[in-house]
Amino acid sequence: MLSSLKEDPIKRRVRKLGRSFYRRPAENLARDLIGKVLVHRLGQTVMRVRIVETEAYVGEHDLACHASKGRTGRTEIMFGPAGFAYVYLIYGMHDMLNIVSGAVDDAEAVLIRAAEPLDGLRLDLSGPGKLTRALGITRADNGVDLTGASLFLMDDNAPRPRILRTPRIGVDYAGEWKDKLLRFYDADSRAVSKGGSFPATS
DNA sequence: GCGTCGATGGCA
DNA sequence: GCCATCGACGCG
Repeated sequence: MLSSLKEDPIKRRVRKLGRSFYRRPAENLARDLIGKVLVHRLGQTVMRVRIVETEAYVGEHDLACHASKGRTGRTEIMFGPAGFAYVYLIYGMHDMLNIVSGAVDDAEAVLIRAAEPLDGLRLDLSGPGKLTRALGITRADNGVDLTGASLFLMDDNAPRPRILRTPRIGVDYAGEWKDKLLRFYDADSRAVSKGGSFPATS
């Protein structure tokens, strides 16, 4: 489990991702978010993790996207500018972190499903609910500007990971949209949810 | 190792 | 009544 410091992406030169990074189709953004570093400042604590799994929700026509029910109090944030957090509660107990993408009035977002801990942290981030819980991200973070100081992303300055795609998880109700290959993950990460591409470790 | 199921609350 | 989930439980 020991990793070399010189290969640790956060020890290298990195930069915070700005608004323009997010202002593009969710499908494209979801793929590019694999390997990026998510940073959450919580009081004195700063937690950094490397994103290894995402899903794209591509707009009002996507029956798996919350915005398919139109503008509501909850989905309004997705119709706004890119680069803001959309956090909601599911199954009465799990907060889901999404990143609004695309143009204004284009209700797209990317769900952050799993990550690997950095900085020697030992956290289980292998699922969207586990990730928000471990990082202390809640609905209080809904609407937060990701170009701000408390919750943001950084470029990783690392080789591009090998990325695979599958249908999204838990959207069997979404008709033809349930089979679209809009889930992306790092083929070489063991932190991917639901076992991913790795057999159980002994 | 894998399928099934209950918890739990906001939303339309 | 739905869920963009998780973990516990039972199987053999």
